[in-house]
Amino acid sequence: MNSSTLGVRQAQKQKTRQALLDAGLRLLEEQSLSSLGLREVTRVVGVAPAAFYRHFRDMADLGVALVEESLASLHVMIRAVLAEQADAEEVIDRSVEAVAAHVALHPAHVRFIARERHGGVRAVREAIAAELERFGDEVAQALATQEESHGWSAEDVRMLAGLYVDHLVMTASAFLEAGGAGAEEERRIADTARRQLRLISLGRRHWRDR
Amino acid sequence: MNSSTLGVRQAQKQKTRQALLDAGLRLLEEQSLSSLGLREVTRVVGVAPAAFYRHFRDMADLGVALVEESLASLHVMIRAVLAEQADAEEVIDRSVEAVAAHVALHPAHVRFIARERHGGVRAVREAIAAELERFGDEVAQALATQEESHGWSAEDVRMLAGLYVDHLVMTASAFLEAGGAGAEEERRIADTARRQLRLISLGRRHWRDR
DNA sequence: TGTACATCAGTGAACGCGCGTTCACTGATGTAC
DNA sequence: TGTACATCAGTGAACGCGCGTTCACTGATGTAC
Repeated sequence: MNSSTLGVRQAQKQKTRQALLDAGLRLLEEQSLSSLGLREVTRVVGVAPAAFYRHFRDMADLGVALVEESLASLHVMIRAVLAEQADAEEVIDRSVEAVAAHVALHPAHVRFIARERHGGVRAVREAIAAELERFGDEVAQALATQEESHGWSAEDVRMLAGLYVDHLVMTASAFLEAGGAGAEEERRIADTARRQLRLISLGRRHWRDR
Repeated sequence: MNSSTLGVRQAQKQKTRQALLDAGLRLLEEQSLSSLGLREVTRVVGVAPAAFYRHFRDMADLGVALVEESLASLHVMIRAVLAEQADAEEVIDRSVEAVAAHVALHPAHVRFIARERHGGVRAVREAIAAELERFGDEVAQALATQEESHGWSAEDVRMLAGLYVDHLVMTASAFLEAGGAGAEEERRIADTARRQLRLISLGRRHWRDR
C-alpha cells in the first residue's frame, strides 16, 4: 500500500462516510440540521447508530463537512463564469443560465446552503459565512482586473462583489423554490435576475462619475 | 361584556397565547423551528403541555403566528422610510439607520425571519414568502409614484422593489450576526449597505438611457 | 340580585416511542518478522 | 510465503430520558332566567 491508493479498510471507511453525508443531505431536504437525528441518518445508510461516531463527532460535525461538499461545486461554477471574456450583457445571460443549471444539477446542495446559512447550528453558519466570504474575495479579485473597475478603491470593489454573491444566493434559492412550479415561473425568475444584474451593471458603469 | 372589552376568560387566554409566542421566539434564538419542542415551550411558560393545544394545532401553527408578529413591526418601519420625502442620499442614510435600529429593537423577530425564510417548515416558509411579496408590492407602489420611475414599466419597478427588499433582509441579518462583534463591525456593515444602495440608485437613475 | 346550569382554559397522569450515547465484542484488514 | 499479533470499522444490546398526544378532570367564568 502506498500513499495514493488507500487500503481496503480505508476505502470502505470513506465509502461509509460518503454514504452518511449523502443520506444526511437527502434527509435535510425536508427538515433543518438542528432537528436531524443521528439514528435517522444511520438507518438510511444501513449501519448501526454507533458506527456514526467512527466518522463524525455529532450532527454539527457532519453539517460542516456538508458545507465543504456543497460549496465546492458552486465554486467551480463561479470560476467558470468569472473566467469568461465577453460584454456585460453576455456575462449576465451566461451567469443566470449557469445558476439555473447549477440548481437543477445540485438542488440538495443549494437547499442545504440556503437553509443553514442562517440556521440553528452555529458551527455550520460560521463555516458557510467563511466560505461565502472567500467567494466574495475571489469575485472581487476578478472584478478588480476588469476595465470597468479602473479607479475604484479596493473597498468599493469588494462591496460590489458582496452584492453579486448575495444576489447569486438569492437567485439560486428562488430557482429552487420554483422547482416544482413549472418552466413559466423559472423563466420569470431568470428574467428578474437578469434585469437586476443589468441595473447593478449600470450603476457600476456610472460609479466613477457620481 | 361588549365586543371591545374581552371577558376575563378571553383576556387570560390571550395572555397565555402571547406567553407561548414569546417563549417560542426566545427559544428559537438558538435553534430552528423544526427542532423546537412543544414541551420546551410550555415548560418556559409554566403551563401543562396539553394546554398548548388550546392555542395552536402544532409548532408549525405557532410558527405561522410568529411570522405575522415578526413582520408586522418590520412593516411599520418600512412604511415610515417610504413616506419620507428627501433626496436619494438622505433616504439611503435613513433607511440603513432604520434597519439598524429595527434589528437592535427586535433582534429575535429578525433572526426568526432570516432563519425560517428558507427553513424546514413549509407552512412557515410560505407565510414568510407571501408576506415579503406583499412588502415588495408595497415598495413598488411607492417607487412608482417617484419621479425617477417615469417611463418605467410596472415589471421593472417591481424588479427594483424586489432588489430593495432582498437587500433589506440581507442587511438586517448582517447586522444581527454582528450583534456581539462590537460597534466597529456594525459601522462597516452600515457603510457597505449604504454604498450598495448608492450603486443601485445610480443604476436606477441611468435605467432609461441604456 | 340570586340561582342553576353550561362553557372551556388549563391540569396531571399515562402511553408508547425514538432518541443519543456507552460498551464490550467481532472479524476482516494490516503489519512485523 | 507463512505465521502471530495489532488495529479498528462496524455490531448489537442496553441505559435513561424527553418527546407528542390522549383523556377524564376541575374549577373559575359566563349565561339564562
